[in-house]
Amino acid sequence: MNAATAFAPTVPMPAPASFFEAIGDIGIAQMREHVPVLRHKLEGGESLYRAGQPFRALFLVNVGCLKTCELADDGREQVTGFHMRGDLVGVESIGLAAYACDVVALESSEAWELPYPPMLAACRRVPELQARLTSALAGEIRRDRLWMLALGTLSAEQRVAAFLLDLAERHARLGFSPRHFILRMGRLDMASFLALKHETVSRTLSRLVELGLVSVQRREVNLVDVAGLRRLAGGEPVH
Amino acid sequence: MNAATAFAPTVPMPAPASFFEAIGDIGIAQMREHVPVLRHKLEGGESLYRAGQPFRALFLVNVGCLKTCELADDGREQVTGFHMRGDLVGVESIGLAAYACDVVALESSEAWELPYPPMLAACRRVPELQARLTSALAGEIRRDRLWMLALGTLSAEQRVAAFLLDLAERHARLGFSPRHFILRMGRLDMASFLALKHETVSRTLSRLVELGLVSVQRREVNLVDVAGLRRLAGGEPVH
DNA sequence: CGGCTACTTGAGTATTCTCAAATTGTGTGG
DNA sequence: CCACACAATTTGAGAATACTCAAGTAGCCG
Repeated sequence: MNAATAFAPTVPMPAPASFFEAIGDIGIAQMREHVPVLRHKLEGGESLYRAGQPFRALFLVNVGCLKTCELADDGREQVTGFHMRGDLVGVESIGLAAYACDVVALESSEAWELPYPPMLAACRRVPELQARLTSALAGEIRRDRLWMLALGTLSAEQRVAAFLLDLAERHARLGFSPRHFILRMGRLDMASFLALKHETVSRTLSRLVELGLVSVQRREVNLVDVAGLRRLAGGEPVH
Repeated sequence: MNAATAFAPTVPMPAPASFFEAIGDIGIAQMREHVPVLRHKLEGGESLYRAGQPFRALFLVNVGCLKTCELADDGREQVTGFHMRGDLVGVESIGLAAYACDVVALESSEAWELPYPPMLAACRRVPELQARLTSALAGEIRRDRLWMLALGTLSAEQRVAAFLLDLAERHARLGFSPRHFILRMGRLDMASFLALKHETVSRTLSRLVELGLVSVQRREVNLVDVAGLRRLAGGEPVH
């Protein structure tokens, strides 16, 4: 569980073009022509990067699931995001000398390293790429703001419902079942992200089960009543 | 209070180069050579833009103070930021056809419109500009994440303290007194931003006064014991 | 000077947290 | 393969923080 960071051991390995076409906020073939891509394999618990390490690359998640942890120097920390296939990671650290947060794998995962200087050069040559990067950054801001809104205005029950619906939608977009999935994160990480305590998350999930909205066994989730969840997450209590 | 939006009436008016040099995440002279800059004057309550309006420009705040309001379609809303001289506004909407949120002036303010297509073109020609824009976006992500951390891990008292310290630091950077300043926003907006109720903010400010950390009269704030505030807020000021 | 809004303060309530214990699942060494 | 230790999760009871509802005060604009 104590992770060697991902930088040291990696082999350059050009991935099939189809991958580049298929996935990602940035995933277009042109990148491959300009940027050497390294594949990083991580076990659960290993970090892709840590706050303070020199910033050198962005990463594109290809397999698995990772979390971002925001850290304060007084020891406070919070999970501010979960990342799956196609997500671009590291954008928050652009413009800095060192990464601003930790990114840690929740399970066996694979991320592609996109060294930043070559990427910048590529963006300069290919305006399309530049636009995609900028859009990815703006999209990240919007995602963060939507969660700020959610955490600031929703009850514990509503937050958990919203979280499950968000996972469902992301799974759907990746071609997986939006109704039945496995949580990649523990209650603790989920709680941290939702600004709750893990006991509260646990209780809340139990309550959603009581209400007949979901069924939960450990990390396995079934969304039984998606419409009901939506109603709950959207403001009105379910009676 | 019901605001005509800022788009209709504006006169092109080249601002002194010194302004461009002096202010802003993006404030460099090269911008002026490529991008026509329009000045928007707003009264308190008027909006710079509203969610749903076609996205056409970013804005650089020159005078005054504005707030960003995130909106949900079920009516929930939250203030997600306050913007002062030098802040770049609108970046969250890059890549969209329409703005994603409301930006409203809290007092008489002035913002410079940077039409986006010309700005993109300028960025293409001047890599320095591009880098600045990208850095500004990344910086926005970091600011949002730091506040997510604060809202997720701090008590009401700590949040208010952190908020005051943040204002103090921003004022200092603009050359104003970090110890004595006027709040540009009402308790309601402050509460919304901090994910609290306005009564709680009010009580909390009273408590900080009791503790001898600040003195508050309506919107006038004096930071009496900055070190004490820092200790309370958890050690470090939020940027 | 009214009438309004913004702000403050009080009292009781509710949601979420804290502390604690029980339960279940997981991995490891015998 | 089982027994055990350990980590993750669930559940309970009481406490605390922040909320709701309500009333009162203070500035502000016409």
